[in-house]
Amino acid sequence: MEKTDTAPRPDRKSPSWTQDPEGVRRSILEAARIEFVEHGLSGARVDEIAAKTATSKRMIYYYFGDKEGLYRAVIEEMYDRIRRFERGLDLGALPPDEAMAKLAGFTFDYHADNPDFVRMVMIENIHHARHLATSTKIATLNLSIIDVIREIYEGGVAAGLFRPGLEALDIHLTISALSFYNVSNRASIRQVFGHDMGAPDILPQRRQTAIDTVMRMLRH
Amino acid sequence: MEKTDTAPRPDRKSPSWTQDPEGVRRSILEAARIEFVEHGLSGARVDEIAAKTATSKRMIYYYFGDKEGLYRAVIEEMYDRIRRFERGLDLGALPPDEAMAKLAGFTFDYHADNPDFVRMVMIENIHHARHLATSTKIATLNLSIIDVIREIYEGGVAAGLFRPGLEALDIHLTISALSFYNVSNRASIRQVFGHDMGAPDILPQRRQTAIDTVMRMLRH
DNA sequence: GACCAAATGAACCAACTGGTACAATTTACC
DNA sequence: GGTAAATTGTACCAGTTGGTTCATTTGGTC
Repeated sequence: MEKTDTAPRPDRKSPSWTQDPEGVRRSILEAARIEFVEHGLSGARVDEIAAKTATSKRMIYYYFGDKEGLYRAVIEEMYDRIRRFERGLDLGALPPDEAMAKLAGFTFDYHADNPDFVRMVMIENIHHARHLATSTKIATLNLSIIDVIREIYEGGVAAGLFRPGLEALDIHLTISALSFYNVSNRASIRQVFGHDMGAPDILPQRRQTAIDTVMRMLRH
Repeated sequence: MEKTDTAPRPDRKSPSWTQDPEGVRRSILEAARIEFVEHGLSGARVDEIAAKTATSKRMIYYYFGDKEGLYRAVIEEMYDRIRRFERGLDLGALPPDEAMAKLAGFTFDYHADNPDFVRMVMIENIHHARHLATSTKIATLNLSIIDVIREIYEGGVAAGLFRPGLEALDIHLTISALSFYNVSNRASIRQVFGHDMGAPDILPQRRQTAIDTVMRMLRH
């Protein structure tokens, strides 16, 4: 996302192709993300990914071993991103209630703006999070968001703003659920109820409802 | 579900097999449900469904046309069930706050008790609810749950129990989100946070939190 | 008990799909 | 400019998969 540029170094002679491992890797990962997000793990076709790529199927297997290895790489990349997002939150300076409302809003927006992430998490859950379990990268980190929430929440309780007795995880799950569901179930909601929760004239209201709901959950 | 019994009529001679269209249909549908729920539409294998069935692959195509036809039939059956559940709710006699709390609890329980339904809805959303759209059966009904909620909500507003200005759909989506998410994302939540939301010692607390959250959303 | 539509069985197949064998080319490094 | 390791291209394949062909059996009807 930051720099999509493949950066082909200036070539002296005139090689039929230029080596660019990192560029190839990124190109494959992006094509794979698009394909997996759209069709799931079993629905995705390696040949289709290869076709979307600047390079060939051969490279996919060279860099990622097999289809699942590629899928795992896509998952890891997405979790990396949301972790960076969570780390990037800077709410320390705000009073607890404002911090929590802002956190809920940010979380809602992140989901609304990244349906690919939401779909990938759905797909991974269909597979019982088997690949999350396998991944060595993902096992190591996380939980930072829970710490953030706990800190804000305890500050809020100390300040008399929030009622005591709640679990940080419970708060996080509530925020997540209210942020995730509109995106993950957008298609079926639209079919069944005729409302498109992603439409620009509906989303803001749903966003406000989500934030309000979280704040009402916390206050006395 | 009601009577699994295949009812082989008493045979006169000794036929190598007994005709039983309804039994065969049901047997196929059940096998298909299990397979689709576990592996999704593209991940499911028709041969595997056939193997789980008392009959042969031939019959699947005889009764359901093709793989997607079978999938659609499974989806329709599940939506039939939840519609029956929603219709079966009898909350009219209760005061609005109790009715709403009970509805939230029932909805939560239905999701917790029917992970197959939840997974199927996830899978269908991965496919952009394309099959819900195609299905003629599903297009005709639904919305009853929204009416139920609206009635309760307006009663609550009239009685001064609930704050005005909310949409019935918004209330339903909040209840659904809080009921759906724990089940749909159970695997990834467990991987990332180490908590199994389906565990019998955790589920009741989450249930109570969900109900509380809904009620706090409604009250003044 | 003859007849026919509905229901079922068993083997088969063409297309697809993940993955590979075999080289060829490029680049870093001396 | 020679050498080896890293990187890429091309053609190919064996197993799988959704779907079908062809023949047979069953059960109701007259």
